[in-house]
Amino acid sequence: MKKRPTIIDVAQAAGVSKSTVSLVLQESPLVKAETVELVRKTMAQLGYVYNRAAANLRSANAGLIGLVINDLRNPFFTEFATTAQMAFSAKGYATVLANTDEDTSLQLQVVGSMIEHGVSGILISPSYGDERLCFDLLARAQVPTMQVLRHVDRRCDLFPLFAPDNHRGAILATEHLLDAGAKKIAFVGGLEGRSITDERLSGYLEAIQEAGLEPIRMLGRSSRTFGRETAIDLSENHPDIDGAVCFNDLVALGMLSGFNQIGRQAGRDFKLIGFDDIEECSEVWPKLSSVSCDIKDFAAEAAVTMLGWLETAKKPEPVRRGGVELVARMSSLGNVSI
Amino acid sequence: MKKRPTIIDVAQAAGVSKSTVSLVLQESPLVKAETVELVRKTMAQLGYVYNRAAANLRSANAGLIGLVINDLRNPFFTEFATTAQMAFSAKGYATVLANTDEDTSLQLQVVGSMIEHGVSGILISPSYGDERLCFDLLARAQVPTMQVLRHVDRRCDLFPLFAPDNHRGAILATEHLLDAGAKKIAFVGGLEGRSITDERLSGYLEAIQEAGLEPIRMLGRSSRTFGRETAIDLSENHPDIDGAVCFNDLVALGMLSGFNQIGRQAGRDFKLIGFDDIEECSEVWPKLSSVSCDIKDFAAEAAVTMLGWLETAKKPEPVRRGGVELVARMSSLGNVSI
DNA sequence: GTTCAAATTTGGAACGTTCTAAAAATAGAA
DNA sequence: TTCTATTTTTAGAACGTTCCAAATTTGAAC
Repeated sequence: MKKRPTIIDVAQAAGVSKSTVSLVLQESPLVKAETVELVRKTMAQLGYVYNRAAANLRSANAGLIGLVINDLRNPFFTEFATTAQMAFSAKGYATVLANTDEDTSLQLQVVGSMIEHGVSGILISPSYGDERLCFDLLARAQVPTMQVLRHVDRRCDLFPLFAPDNHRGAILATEHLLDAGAKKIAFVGGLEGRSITDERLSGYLEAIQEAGLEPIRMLGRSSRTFGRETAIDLSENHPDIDGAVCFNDLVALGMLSGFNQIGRQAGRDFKLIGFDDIEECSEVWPKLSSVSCDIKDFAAEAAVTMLGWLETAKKPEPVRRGGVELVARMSSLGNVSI
Repeated sequence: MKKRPTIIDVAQAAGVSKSTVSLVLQESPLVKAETVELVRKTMAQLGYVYNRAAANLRSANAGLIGLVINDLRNPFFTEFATTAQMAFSAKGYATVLANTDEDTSLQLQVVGSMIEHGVSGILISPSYGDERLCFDLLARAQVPTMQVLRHVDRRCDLFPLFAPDNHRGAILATEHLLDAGAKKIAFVGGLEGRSITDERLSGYLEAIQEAGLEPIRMLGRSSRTFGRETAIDLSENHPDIDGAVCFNDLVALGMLSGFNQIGRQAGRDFKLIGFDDIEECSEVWPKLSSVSCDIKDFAAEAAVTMLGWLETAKKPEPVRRGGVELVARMSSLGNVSI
């Protein structure tokens, strides 16, 4: 088990100085083409591998970006994380990923670990709760940090926010159900006091009041199970409710399952719409209407913004909202062909 | 923008040597309790953050583990990745994650990047294809690497394999459908020539031939869409087929959607079972039977094995199979209560 | 041949840790 | 006291890069 060759070994073998080898590694235009060739060849021969830890020690760019996600099991966040990771990868950055499972103390720990590792920047979809310690740590360490998807720390001047326009999305969804003929529409799922819930709920309320109707809140966990139970409860105890704007697609998909179970069909006599437009929406039957924030584009844009911040050292605007779009499918139209 | 304090600053402020500070960082029992106290306090005061790059340069343990996943969007792999990441995190290791999207050239690139970053070990669920370059690289760099879930590089003495017992799982699934009364059972989904497909298919074939029946292969992509299309095709063109062992849960869930669409109910006149037992199986209706390899346990076990390898420098056994268990639910039983 | 500028290469000092061997402090026994 | 054994602390050399300033080579113009 002998150790890896260093640039000094390469320099020796190639008959140049270690500085030259270093310049080759950095693709500097200073060094002559033939020399580059020679050094590259020698590296390949010796099986040289670059030691970033050493480089980082000197130059303070680890080529590492942190990605902190509150719930990686939710396909919406999975899609965000993988897309962002691949965008970083394409620019030569490796991604340190951590799932915090909505646990702020875990979040504090992993963020600390990332700072130790010298990440150049952090994208965080933060856990709700006592996040102060975590963000204070980030502020002290002066690590460029963007809040994505969720709005937790209010110091957006320090930690810029980039999130979909949830308020507007919920308005679109609610108006769409009204257009589709629903008369009594509930808002299902989402826990009170969380930024996303508040934003989506407020959009729903605005549209409902605009239409002169009474809002119906059925808040709860944003899980399939909650959706399924609610669908069954709704049919049994509130048969007059004929539409639901769901907090997210998981809840809506759960409702779809519930309807299947009791033999009711969304789209025909019940207008259903989700939020996030995860892939599964177009793969179930009946296909689920949803509000899309084009999560792939969103994630790629978030990654680009972070990379821009790192390159130019210019902080992005404090609050930025990503566009949302209504995707009407069978669950709200009742039209088999869509 | 002034720079972070180092152990030298801490040492100075606390009136001890940098060696002492270093020992405190390593929680060495050598240093007196009062001194530890003093140093800790000083660190907190100065807002000291540990620089792992520097430490790594000297001691060659970056506290970083690589996780390379072929398809992070599949909930089965998501679950594996998050569980493993959290297990590593608990032991003080940060996780560098990369999704390769079944692309071997991307895989080569990210593995190279991980090696540069000095990961202590790599857990890889490899992409199918030309994986040779990637594994040769790993062999040269002498990074402890475990193949998980999938079997690609045959050099298991170099790259130990830890995967569920797919063969046995498929036997259990097939026998279960036979017990449940199915007379004509197809194997649906999975692409030929891939280790998991081969293993699961062979289990199915064995059980089918054991029962004196004719196997029916309907291989294809392992997506919901393929499952849905197959379900519809089956009902139209092969009404005699009354059971399906699916390559994985996604295919089975797709079939469930297809059945919903055409008004057929799995469990009653069609016996359906998936593989992997992802959470969604018990959240849809009808609930989906599946073969569980207890992915959380599996992932935790994989993480522990890797950590053990790193600590003891003793390579794990070349091939190890995780246990599988049949989880019978409504889609194969027709019993509403389960 | 010189000369000068431009192009290319190079030594050596960082960077912030860990580790080794040795020094210093402390405590207990004589 | 003095000595010894033990505990605690420390100086200084690594580790593998990058970066600066300076040295060397090249080549074109005289």
